[in-house]
Amino acid sequence: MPAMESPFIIAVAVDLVILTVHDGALEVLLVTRGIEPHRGRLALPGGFVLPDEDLAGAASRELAEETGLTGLTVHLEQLATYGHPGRDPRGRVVAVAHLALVPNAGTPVAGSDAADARWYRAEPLLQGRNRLAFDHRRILADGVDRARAKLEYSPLAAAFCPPPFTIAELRRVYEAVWGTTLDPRNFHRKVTGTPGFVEPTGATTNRQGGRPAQLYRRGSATVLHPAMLRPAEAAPPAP
Amino acid sequence: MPAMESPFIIAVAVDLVILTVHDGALEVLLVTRGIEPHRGRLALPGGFVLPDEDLAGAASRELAEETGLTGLTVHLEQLATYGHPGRDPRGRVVAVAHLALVPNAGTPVAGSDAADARWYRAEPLLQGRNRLAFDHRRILADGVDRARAKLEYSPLAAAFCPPPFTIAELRRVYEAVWGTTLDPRNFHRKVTGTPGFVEPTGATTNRQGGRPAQLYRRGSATVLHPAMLRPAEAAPPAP
DNA sequence: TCAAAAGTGTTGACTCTACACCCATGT
DNA sequence: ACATGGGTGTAGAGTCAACACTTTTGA
Repeated sequence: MPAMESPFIIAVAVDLVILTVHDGALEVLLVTRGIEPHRGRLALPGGFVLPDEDLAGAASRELAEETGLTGLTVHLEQLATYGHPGRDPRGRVVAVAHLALVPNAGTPVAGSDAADARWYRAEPLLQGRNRLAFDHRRILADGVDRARAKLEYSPLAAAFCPPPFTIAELRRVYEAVWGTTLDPRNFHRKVTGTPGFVEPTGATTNRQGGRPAQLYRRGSATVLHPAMLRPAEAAPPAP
Repeated sequence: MPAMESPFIIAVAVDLVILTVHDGALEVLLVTRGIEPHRGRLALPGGFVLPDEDLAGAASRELAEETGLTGLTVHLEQLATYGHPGRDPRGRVVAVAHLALVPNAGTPVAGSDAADARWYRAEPLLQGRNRLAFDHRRILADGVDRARAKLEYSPLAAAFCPPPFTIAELRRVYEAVWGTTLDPRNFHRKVTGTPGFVEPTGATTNRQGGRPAQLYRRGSATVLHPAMLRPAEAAPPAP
């Protein structure tokens, strides 16, 4: 800051895009706003940063308040920061959005302090005209995009599964997030053949119909080699 | 924000990681701080967000002030936000870091308002003990990581080249950023065979010694299929 | 004629998709 | 027995790294 202008003072909030997979669909945790502005609208959970808190700390505090989940099974990362001057009618608020991926089983709807926190399917919110508060639809879209992209090259899909999981459960996560179907045989080979993605627990069985499946937990890898490739979209026909 | 705490007031700054490629090395534009804190230390250029400015606007204003470059040839994207309570001794400052990739030829050292803005090689700054101001070494490291990763799956490398460029010039960008050497023959095929990466300008020649090369400009693609793969790092020998 | 840089062809190793097939359980 | 889902084998198509080889210029 060579030519130092006087700092303009701004409120900093942390907003959360909390995603899970349930019934084969990607869902997001939203609250119904009880106060103005945008009273009655759906919004991402969030809150202002406290004086002695860093951004990641504020995000995990908010996550715990909404879901009761603490850092062990969940994945939490910074997503992006939104600071358009008109985004909050109360004044200048900059929102540092974070993305959380949580297992469905670990989340008893909401252990929330918020009156009205519930899971909603992400897809209709992105497609439809249900207007979210503030610029939260854009933030949600960015969060879903990021989650979709990260499944390709990171082992994050496992963050959606309660810890001992089967390969088929993991596959259903990919299918839900990407909206595709994947060949179970090839998927199995790819996952078990990628070093550090999953580790067998030894404990083997679990009933879901049919032959019992092996149980796995997350491996130690942080990036996948080779990546899990999303099937290419069908190209539009030539004119 | 269901249970609304009173907003804690924070100053919001925009910091820039401005990268270019020069003489086969990745370089970053840094200023020498003329005032406390960290007087005399190297720092990323940056400044506070103005009342009616959004974050991208503040970033491109700062970029223009430092380099004279405006949005056409440069790439500018948000990197991450840093908000640890102790990062600035003057008080609570949250920095929204941005990453800019600029062509070397377009940057006359610095058309800057800053007394002392210069290009520095990135690698020694990341390795060595030259202490940057604030947490700017971490921000720089994150910016370089992001640039390295993005070359793989986006056509951004072209942002480092003054617009009509040859395939070999583009290859030197990859080699500088990744610190590797690439096979010129295979690189040529991969680039020209990836749809939307580069477009021939028709105008063909340019002297650099040897046979004249075709000139290209950036194509319209935003992601690359297939990706440009970085050679795998050599695994450490088994103990 | 030679050096230097641009660009093409080819080959073997690898990877991916598609699908036939076998395995282990509940009913 | 047989339906249901878990898991393995294999062949054809495609991709990639390595490198021999040709093209086009300046000196």
